[in-house]
Formats: sequence, structure tokens, C-alpha cells
Amino acid sequence: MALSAALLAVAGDLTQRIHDGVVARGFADIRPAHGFAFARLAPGGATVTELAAHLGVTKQAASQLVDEIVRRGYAERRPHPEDARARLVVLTEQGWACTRAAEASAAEVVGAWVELLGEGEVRALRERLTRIAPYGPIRPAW
Amino acid sequence: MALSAALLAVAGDLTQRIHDGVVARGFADIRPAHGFAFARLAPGGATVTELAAHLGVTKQAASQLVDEIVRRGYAERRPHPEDARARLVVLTEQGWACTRAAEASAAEVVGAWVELLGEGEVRALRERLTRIAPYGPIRPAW
DNA sequence: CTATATGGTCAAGCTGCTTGACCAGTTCGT
DNA sequence: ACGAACTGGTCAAGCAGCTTGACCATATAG
Repeated sequence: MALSAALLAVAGDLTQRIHDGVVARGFADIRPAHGFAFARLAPGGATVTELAAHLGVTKQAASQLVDEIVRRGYAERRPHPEDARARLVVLTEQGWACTRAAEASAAEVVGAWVELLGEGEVRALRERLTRIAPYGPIRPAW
Repeated sequence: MALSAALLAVAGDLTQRIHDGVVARGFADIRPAHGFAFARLAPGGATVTELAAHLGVTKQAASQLVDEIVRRGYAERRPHPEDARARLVVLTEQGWACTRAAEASAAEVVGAWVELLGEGEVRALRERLTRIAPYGPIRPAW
């Protein structure tokens, strides 16, 4: 099997399994794309424009995505402390809970890989992938 | 950086770069999803239903995707030799050319990884990813 | 203090998927 | 052998998530 094919197959499967795990933990109204938004919002919030840049989509699309997660109680819009034009989107407690669920779910999948490859190999995998990971916006795998 | 985040970032970047390379080689009317269809069609053709199962979408969606690549000259529908209900979708010469372009493009990206990690590490990466790659349908990474 | 740039939203439109209905042809049960 | 049920494929309608374009409010530069 070719490296690129294996990588894409594993990535797709990973996404699916994380999502399944998140749903199984009680967060049924969440799409995989939301997870990438949560990751950007988690540290201390972000503006819609920052989120758009991170996700590689237009501001309008990011704004719409924020609408969804706000409507469902995962985040809220607050006035930005330094710029009256901007609004800071921050996770609610439910948003944090969902983020933790996603992390637990991801850890579960990685745990299955440890079963197959052993801990050392998985660590090596992580180290190598980290070294070739790009900096720019997150891009959908297709 | 977490393993799962690195993997998804690398996968998204890989998809984007392969696609860019395919476009640069003169195949501008192709989406990343088409590549996964080509991979299934390449050996000796496939039916719409087989393609749908491979891509994890409905028959209708697969049929529509086949419409596109047929309209653009990458494949053609032939009567199925063993089942008069079915139609065998096979790549045209242009479809093969595009497939080769995608392979060359992928090889280019992997070449960049070899620059970063060395040949042995990349081989090890391939071997490990192959071992954890799933069997089922290909799934979008999000 | 005007002129331009930036953050955000509203509105309309498109693309790629879904569900539902249906026909042609194959396979199964008796 | 023959009707019932299943399977491959298409047509049609609808929807979700994105895009482009226009616009307002605030900030920054000359």
C-alpha cells in the first residue's frame, strides 16, 4: 500500500472514530469540522476572522459555524476587550466538556494503535508526523 | 503536538498538495474526491454500486460523480459483460494520464518528506501507517 | 479629519450530497 | 417454470455548507 493512500485512509478513519466517540459521549449535534474550531477557540477564544483563517474558509462560513455552536450552547460571543468592532468567541462549559470528550475519544483510537504497534512505535509515529506537519490553515483531507 | 492533530494536519496538507500538483500538470477540472474514484476504477473498472461502497456515499452520489468524470472524458460507461443491469465504468486514456499525474504529484510530496526525515524514516512511516490502515470504505478526513 | 483598511453580518446562489420513487434485469422459492 | 423478492441504476426534489457580493461599524493612517 502506498504511503499517501495509507495516510489518507488512516486520517479518514481517525476522523470518523473520534466523531463516533464524541457522539457516544452524548454530543450528537456536533460535526467533525466543529472540533477544529474548538481547537482554535480553546486557548482563550478567537475572533471570527481568526477562526476563518485557521479553518481556511471565508469569514462568512466561519461566522455561520459560530452561529451553530452558539445556538447549541458550546460557545458564546462576547465583546472584544481591545477592539469594539470585533467579538471574541469563547467556549462555554459545555464546549469544554465536548473538547474533553473529543480528546478522550482520540486517546482511545491512539490506544488501539498502541495495541497494534506498541508504545515506542506510536511515539515514533507521532514524532515524525509532527516534523512534517504544515503550519498554515487546517485543510480538509478531501 | 498531539498525534491525532499532526496526522490530520499532514493528511489535509497532502491532499491539497497532490491536488495542486495534478492541476499544475494540466488537469484543472478535477476535485480531490475524483482521485479516490480513479483509484477504485483503475484496476479493471467498477460498477457504480461498487464505487459508492468504496467512497462511502449513496449510489446516486457515485452515479453523479461518474457523470462528471465521463462528461470530462476521464472515464466511460460500458455494458457489463456479466450482468445486463450493471454498467462497467472504466478509465479512458485521459483517465489513466490523470492517475499517473496524481501518482507523480504524490511522489513529489513524499520526496519532500524524505528530505526532512530521510529515506529510512519515511519507509518506517509507510510501514506503520499501512499496518493501522482500515479496510472499509474511504472516509473524508472531515 | 478625511480616506482607507479591517471585523462582522446579511443576502443570494451554487455544488455535492441526501432521501424517496421508480424501472430493468437477476436470483430465489416452490 | 414462474411469480416474489432482491439488486444495479437513474430521475427528481430537497437540504447543508460553502461561496461571492454588498454593506455597516469601528479602527488606523496620512
